[in-house]
Amino acid sequence: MTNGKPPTPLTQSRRSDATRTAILTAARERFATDGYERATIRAIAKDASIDPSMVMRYFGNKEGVFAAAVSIDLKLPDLAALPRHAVGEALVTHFLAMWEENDVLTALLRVGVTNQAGAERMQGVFRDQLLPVARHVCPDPEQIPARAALVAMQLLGLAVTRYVLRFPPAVALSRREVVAWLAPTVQRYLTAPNP
Amino acid sequence: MTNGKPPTPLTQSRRSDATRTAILTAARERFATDGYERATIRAIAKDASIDPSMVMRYFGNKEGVFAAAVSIDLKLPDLAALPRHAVGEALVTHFLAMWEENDVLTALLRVGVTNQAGAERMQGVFRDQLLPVARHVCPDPEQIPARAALVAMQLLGLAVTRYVLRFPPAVALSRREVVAWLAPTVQRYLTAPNP
DNA sequence: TGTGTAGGCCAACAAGTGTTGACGTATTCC
DNA sequence: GGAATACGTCAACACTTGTTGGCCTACACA
Repeated sequence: MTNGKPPTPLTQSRRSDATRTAILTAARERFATDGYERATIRAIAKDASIDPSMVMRYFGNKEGVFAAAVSIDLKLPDLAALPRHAVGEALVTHFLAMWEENDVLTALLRVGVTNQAGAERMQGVFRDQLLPVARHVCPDPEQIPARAALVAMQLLGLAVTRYVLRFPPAVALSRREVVAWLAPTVQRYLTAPNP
Repeated sequence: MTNGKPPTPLTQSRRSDATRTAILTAARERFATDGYERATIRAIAKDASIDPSMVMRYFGNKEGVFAAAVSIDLKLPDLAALPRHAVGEALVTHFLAMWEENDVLTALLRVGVTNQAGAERMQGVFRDQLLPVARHVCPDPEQIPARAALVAMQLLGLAVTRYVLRFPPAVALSRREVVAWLAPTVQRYLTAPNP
């Protein structure tokens, strides 16, 4: 976590913090709607009502902006605390909520698809956040990665069709319908004894 | 299908056809690996051992190259000819095969995620190719779009995690395993009476 | 043989990119 | 007070992008 901050007293928030967060907010939005390549430093700076050079000064380079702007915490619930048959529904519901209230997920998905660094970061999210959760639910420990991957397939497919490509019928589904259809699938991928 | 061909006798293939297809092949590969923005005309031209200006002359502009290079035919099998309980497995098997032998699908997915025109083209593929197939299998006609969308979610999720983001456990799954896990899901989305 | 034309290359344009450094201004600390 | 430093702007850099027009070569047809 080395950012470009010069060593200043951290006792009180600095004046530039407002600018910083303005940049990050603008960056998140741009990355989400435009993807990595088309989200330009100039556009981000303009959205934040700031000079492009400030963006560079604060975050070093474009990759730095992206790294600082897009940090994902899925805040996955503790599935171990749930009755086993309810984990599918809990996961789908949670994902749906996260995706609808949050630009960052779309941003990361868009960038992950076009950019190698973005793809690696998504792999990190999968490894550090989804895998551990699956660990608490899967029957056979050896099958954990495969089962987590299956869950990822279903949930990312949902995100791609509904929030990125916006297939009309995928958008038209209510959240309740999505949960009703997908929860049993996720449940099966996680806990069913066999394919 | 209006391409930039000047009106020449079509009795025999023109000398330039080789160049044409070389450009299209190179373009497909570049769009697949780099996405729309980073696939430059110059790179495509270099791969085709041709001058960049030729690409423009043949296809007008970059969008023209993309339109000419990426035309998707999923070649979906006629599900109506199959026993009803076998459509899930047939679809998943077919998709898997298509995706592994074909650059174009990855290209379109990559572009669809970052580019508006690409997204619309994917919607077209969904509408013109997947929806009609679902029409022959779904019980309730009114549910056809939703069910086709659910199938798209599952299949595109597979493609994203396995071929684009390359999550290691998703790549590690054998084709047989993928079919074994996903076929029942697709089957359910298409033919189950209710969520 | 000459001439028209299709196929191809070269050089350049205008616009936009990430990035940098010099230069002001306000705030903070002594 | 003055001086150091954080904050910010401006202008420009080096480079890449899509795109264009002029020029050269080889082939077809008269």
